[in-house]
Amino acid sequence: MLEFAILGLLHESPMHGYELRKELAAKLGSIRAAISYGTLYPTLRRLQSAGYITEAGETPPTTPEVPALTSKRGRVVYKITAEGKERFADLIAQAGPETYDDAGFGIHFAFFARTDQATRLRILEGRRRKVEERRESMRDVLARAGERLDAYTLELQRHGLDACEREVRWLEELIVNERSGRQPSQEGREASQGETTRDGTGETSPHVQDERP
Amino acid sequence: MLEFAILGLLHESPMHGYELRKELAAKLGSIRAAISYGTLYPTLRRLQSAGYITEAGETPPTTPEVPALTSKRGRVVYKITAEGKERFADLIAQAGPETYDDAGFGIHFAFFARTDQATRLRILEGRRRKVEERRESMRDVLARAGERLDAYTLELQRHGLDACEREVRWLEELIVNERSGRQPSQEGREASQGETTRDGTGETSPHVQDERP
DNA sequence: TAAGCGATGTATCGAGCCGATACATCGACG
DNA sequence: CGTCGATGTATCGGCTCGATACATCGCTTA
Repeated sequence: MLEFAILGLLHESPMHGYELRKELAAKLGSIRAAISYGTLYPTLRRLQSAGYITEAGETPPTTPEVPALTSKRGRVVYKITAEGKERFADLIAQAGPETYDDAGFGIHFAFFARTDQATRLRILEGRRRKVEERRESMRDVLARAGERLDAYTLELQRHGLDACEREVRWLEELIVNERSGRQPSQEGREASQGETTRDGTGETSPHVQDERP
Repeated sequence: MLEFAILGLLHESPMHGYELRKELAAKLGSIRAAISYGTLYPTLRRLQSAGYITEAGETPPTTPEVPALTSKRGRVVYKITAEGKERFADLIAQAGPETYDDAGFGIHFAFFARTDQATRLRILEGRRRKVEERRESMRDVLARAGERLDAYTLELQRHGLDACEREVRWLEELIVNERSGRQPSQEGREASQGETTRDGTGETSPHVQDERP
């Protein structure tokens, strides 16, 4: 999973570990917490030994003289290889079942800009199917377990069900957009380019989504 | 994390592995997928060797005669011990930072019926704080990264931000309820069936929190 | 009748991932 | 002039998952 994200990021430009973590946090902030270094560095080494990425020598240090007095470690910049790009394309193409769980879907979605439309559609529909199943199962629990579960558990289920329904609607919208060849969020929303909402803290009209007059 | 959930469930009645998994799936269906056996069985053994649970001999098999011809494995029923109940209470009392991430909060919330009001409030507020932080960070990304990120990534952020805002509102509501001593979801909503609370076993009146050992 | 199938049930293994921890450099701020 | 936070690389123990294996039971169906 993380392999995919790293390849996707390095696809844009070479980076070192710390930078990767930050970019990842920004791009996937809505899905998962920042990735742990205990995951990142081993994965980088794994990818490197698999030949998907290589070390790209740091930009020439300002002083070529006095090179290694204290054997300074310095940052290690990685860049993607041709095999890495191929691997990334493969990972996009084969959408396994893990592509549809929360984390997997989020990561794939984050790299939709590098994914062809047919695959985008396939992934969106796969995700929708999965969320619908989850929703149905939760409806069942709520319907036939009014007495078995306590009030707090029920409240939790309700909140979860609500989130599911909302995500299905969101996916529906994206699918419709995708089919008609549009980019997301171009049609109804005010994009950020203008000033329109400069403050960002206040109102945040919750995600307009349908029927803008 | 799972330790907490298992102790919580066994607190209600003895169960065997398969049953635990199903109950867990029902109770936590809105938080996480069904738990893996590769997690469950090692955890059960860990809890057992720690003395928090013990094997409770299966209800006398229908045939006491012909006892063990094929050395049949049969199900292993576990029940919680006094130390286990103590441990569960401890885990409730000490709310670490992991209590506020998605999974941790969900599990704690699912057992709010066995949690005293002060702790409930503390956990709800801790969770709210965490979600608010997440929300702010996402607002930042959206505000100052209009061009750095592609349309799909932006859409993902928007959806995530929306979910955060919604959860904060949900938490606010729960906190208000909690402060006024009400049970969740009694006040505004149209319940699914007519008879308010017919509850059979748990009854979960607001300050239950412990039963006879 | 037997063959197959899905639910029930226990169990292990490799690999991914996390949190804690350690260590080192650098600019800023008091 | 010290120390604090950001930058930066790295390891370790332990939890968790998905895949896999195996066995029993009751039901349908050829």
